[in-house]
Amino acid sequence: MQYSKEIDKKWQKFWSKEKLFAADIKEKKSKYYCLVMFPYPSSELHVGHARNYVIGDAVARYKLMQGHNVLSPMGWDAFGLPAENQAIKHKVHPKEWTLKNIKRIKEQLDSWGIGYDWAREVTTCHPNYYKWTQWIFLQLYKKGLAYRKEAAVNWCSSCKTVLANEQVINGECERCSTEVEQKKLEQWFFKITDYADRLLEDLTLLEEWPERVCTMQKNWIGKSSGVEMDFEVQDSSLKIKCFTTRVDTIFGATFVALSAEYPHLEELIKDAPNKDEIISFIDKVKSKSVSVRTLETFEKEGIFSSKYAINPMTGEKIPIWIANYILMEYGTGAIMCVPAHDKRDFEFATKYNLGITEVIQSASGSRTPQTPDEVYEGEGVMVNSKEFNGLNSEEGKEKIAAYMKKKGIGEKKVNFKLRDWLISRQRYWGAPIPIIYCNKCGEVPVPEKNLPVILPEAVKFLPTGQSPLLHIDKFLNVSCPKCKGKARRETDTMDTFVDSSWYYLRYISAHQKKVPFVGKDVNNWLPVDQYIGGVEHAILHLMYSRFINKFLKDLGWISFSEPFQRLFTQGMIVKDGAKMSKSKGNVVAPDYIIDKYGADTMRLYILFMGPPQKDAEWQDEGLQGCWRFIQRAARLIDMLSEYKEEQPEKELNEHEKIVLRKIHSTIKEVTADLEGNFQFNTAISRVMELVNQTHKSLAEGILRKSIFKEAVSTVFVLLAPFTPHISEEVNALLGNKQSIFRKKWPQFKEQYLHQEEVEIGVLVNGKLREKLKINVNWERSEIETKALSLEKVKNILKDKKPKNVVYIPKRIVNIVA
RNA sequence: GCGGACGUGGCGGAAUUGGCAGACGCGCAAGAUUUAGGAUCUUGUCCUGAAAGGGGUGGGAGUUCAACUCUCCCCGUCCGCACCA
Repeated sequence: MQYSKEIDKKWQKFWSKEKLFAADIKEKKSKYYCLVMFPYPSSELHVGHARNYVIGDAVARYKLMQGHNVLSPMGWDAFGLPAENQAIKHKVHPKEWTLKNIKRIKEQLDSWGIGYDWAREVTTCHPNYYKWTQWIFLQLYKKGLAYRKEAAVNWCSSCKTVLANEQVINGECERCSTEVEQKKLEQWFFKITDYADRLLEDLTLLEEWPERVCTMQKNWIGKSSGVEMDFEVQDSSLKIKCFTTRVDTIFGATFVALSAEYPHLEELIKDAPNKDEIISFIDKVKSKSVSVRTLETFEKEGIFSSKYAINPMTGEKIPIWIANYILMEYGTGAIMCVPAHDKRDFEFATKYNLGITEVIQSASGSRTPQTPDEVYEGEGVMVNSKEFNGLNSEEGKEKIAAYMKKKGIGEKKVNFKLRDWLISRQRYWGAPIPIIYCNKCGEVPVPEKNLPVILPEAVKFLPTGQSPLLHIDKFLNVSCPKCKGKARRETDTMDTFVDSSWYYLRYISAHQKKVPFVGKDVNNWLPVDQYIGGVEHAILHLMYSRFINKFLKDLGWISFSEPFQRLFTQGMIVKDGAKMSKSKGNVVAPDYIIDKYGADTMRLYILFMGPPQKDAEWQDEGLQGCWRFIQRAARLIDMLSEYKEEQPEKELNEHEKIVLRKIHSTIKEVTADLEGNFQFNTAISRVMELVNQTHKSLAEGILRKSIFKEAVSTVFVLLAPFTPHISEEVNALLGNKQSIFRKKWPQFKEQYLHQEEVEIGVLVNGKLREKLKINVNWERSEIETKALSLEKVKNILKDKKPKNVVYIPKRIVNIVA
């Protein structure tokens, strides 16, 4: 038999008729929720995308064969900017474009034999989905977790539009190359910072997540504990709040630096002789977007504010500077500067001739730094710190914090890098934010019964950069839900990460009209047992989903605190050393492969090419190898059907023993590979060995038909999660009426693994010299004697007695001379 | 700069977790079969050497009977974060 694409179609039809992947949600016994990150349907899929779905399908099918009740759903992250850009460029409606892509991708997935429960398909741009995205917004709003504030956006003055970060190329607008400015706009935020501590703490629950993803999330949350304290300003009623994690260095604080956005700057500099100069400096700094400000080459600059602050511990007056390297977004926008123990402060202090006082002594006896490299930033023993001298940093931090608290100067404080989630998008193709602005009542949420706020479809797409919603009267002008007076609808739409932060819940109750999901079902089926996707979502998508999940739990809608039990992040497939992209022209399109080699060949190669969590280079020759292997394996079934059985001996012959042992060790190892971290590549290589062994044994000796048949059957059962089509075909040829996926995953039998004779390595001084066949029942002394009597060993030892002999059972004998 | 991962043949990668380095596949070479093949089947393939032997997992040290695996230093690649006070 030859494997070919015709076989694919036959079994794809069969599975869909059989409803192989239709999950029974009401039956929670041995449930297994296998979730693959749903795609953004921007164009057809290439082999890089395919890896994700092939892995997911292999897992789902494997679990199915283990008798699990498997749920493997699929959907579409269907809102987003690219659709809108396409609309403007090619005059296609985003909806039309998106649905067309969905149709195409669905065909692709089907042609690869990826099995999904399509009855649960979810599309985020459908009103029956985004109704509930809006509902979630309203719940957050009710709890005060959705709020509006001014925030800076990237603004192109020529296009009169907001730009997403990816639309800013080298600080310029991607469309017209105008330099991008900062502009403040009223924007909607989700208060994810309220959950910062829990998002951090619960990372410890995620034992089955890749370590690096947890680390990335941890860094992103960026918790740091320190002290927030007041610096009084001389000749002023102002106080400057500073946050520091190193309060033990406060005696070395020789100046204070403020961000250009610091709220009270105007007051601070009102009497400065060079006020104009200062203002122009501030304006200069502010005009630069944050992305420019954080460039590596960015030079530290500042200006003296003309005012002095009082160091609360020393009582000394220290100058207040305004500096371009202080971030308003973190801490208080003001810091105390300790040039002796902070490189950045040192750089600044040397540039502007500010004082440098050493207050921490390193173990190796540091001195006041002369160059940035000499700045000691570690912990140590406090010096020049009055009554705190001699304490180590750790104690110092505690004692000074206690002292400050007592004196009312400052208090312990925890800070996070995590910032609230900006969800407003000044875009058309997204879920409308369900808010109405009334002239009288102000900001009014759309009542739940009026959801969804439908996104109007009859709109024009012009390259103005403005949301088309601004020109739809019917959408824009509404009456206030409270007072029925004149009101205006919010025209911003939601970030697509909001859509994707809860889709895994909707799959459970995809068709519910009255609720976003049925709590009972969701609680039975979640958390997701296995989540699979790209590492590019390690931070945002996974953080937002965790946040929304926790929020819904707080509302009592769900009972679990983390949505994804186990996470697997697959590596990229690269071609010619680079990520596949149309512009580079290195995209490997699957259609051609499917047509020539069939789906199983592509699937097998994708899984065989390397460890799935690592990046891998696509090689057409590797694909050919998999094709050859499948044919080589498929040939076994022909050989079997033509096999003339001779009257078998009563006892198993050597060849039969070897094949039986190979069958069962393969079952054992493949199962272990799949139970581990999805080591598909080694699992497949082991099946290849079994095929090789079977061919070899048939050529060299006689097998009774039952063992031959068991070998063939095992090969294709073990391959079934990877190459489902050919496996079904062989399964049918072997006379089975039922799908191979209704068959139980095989169990290995210990009795066949047993080996009478094994070959061990004989080493002298740790170096392999000889091999020795031993019987497993031999005593250790017998083996040692045999090893010592080997010619080569004797030659090396001469007549001397070995100093020591180490024996590791069934592995090696190491003779120490 | 900080944090993390990694470094094994011509290539993709294995190595039971400290126990015979290079499984499996690709590529290559020789042979067989074939009208022919980019099909199939044998055999070989870490380097060096005619062989015996010697060397070998980025480099250097160390622990150990034994190190790809553990420890320290250095070099390199990739990823993430990046003036976070």
